Amino acid sequence: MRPVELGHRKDHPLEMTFHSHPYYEIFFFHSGRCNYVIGPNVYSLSPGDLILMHGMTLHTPNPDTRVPYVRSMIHFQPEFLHEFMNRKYIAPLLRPFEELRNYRLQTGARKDEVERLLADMAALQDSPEERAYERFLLRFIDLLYVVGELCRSPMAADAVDGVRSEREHHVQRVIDFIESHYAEDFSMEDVERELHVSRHYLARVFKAWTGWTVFQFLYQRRINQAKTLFLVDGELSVSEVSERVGFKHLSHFSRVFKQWEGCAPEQYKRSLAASPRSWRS
DNA sequence: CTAGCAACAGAAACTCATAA
DNA sequence: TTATGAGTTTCTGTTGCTAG
Repeated sequence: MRPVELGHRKDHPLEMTFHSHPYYEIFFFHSGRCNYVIGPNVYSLSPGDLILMHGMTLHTPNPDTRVPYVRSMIHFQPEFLHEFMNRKYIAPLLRPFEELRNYRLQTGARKDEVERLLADMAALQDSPEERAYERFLLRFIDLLYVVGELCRSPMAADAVDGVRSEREHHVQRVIDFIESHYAEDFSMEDVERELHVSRHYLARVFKAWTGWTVFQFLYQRRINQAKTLFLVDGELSVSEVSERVGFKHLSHFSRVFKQWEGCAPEQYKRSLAASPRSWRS
């Protein structure tokens, strides 16, 4: 797998699943309507929006299927930059990602520039010509510069977050609640008590906005945390991790983990031990 | 037209016992 | 120690309602 990859630009079923991966990601939204959940934040995206992510943050788009949904995704391994350029140029390029905040940027006047770079990258990535991938990487570095400049411009940053609808507000509050209580005993009654809104209504609004049920979201959060724990501390037992992320019964954890990850927790743990990931350092 | 609540059937999640 | 089978409990999605 190449260190930098530009993703498909058309609808892709795989991307609809809630996911996390050990890469940095740049997501650019060309057109359509889409709600996006990134870690603890929810966004209504507009064309021209660009999102920066550390891949281990849970993220999922929920596009409106009535309008064409076009976007680009770039996954990259940050350490590839070290092979490609002098150390002193690297830090500012990675800073936006390393702050570990998941940024939504509005490209505004620079939308065309970003789209041109992405189009070039798409063409070069598929090109059989000699040096095409090197030229692809140069466009990518240029894109990182543009991103860095956008981050520094206060207007583009997420600080100016437009007016939120009541529903979006509810969804955000549910996610906030999950974020702070996912490792504890969790029930919809608690959410209802905390938010003073009927659990039935919340469940419906949540599903409509995110495309996920509250519990699907909760489990993803727990499983993601479990994966992180396995990565950080290989000594932890499966039952220890199960308890720490909020499952009361190992049996339940095991089942849910397998359901989402495709393998049992113990197996996942072993696979990590077999192939240590370089990005951990 | 949107926000909100309640009830209910069916789906899924939880729990316990037990096997590997 | 971890995973799975099966019965019980809880949640989800739908329908229908009220109120602004």
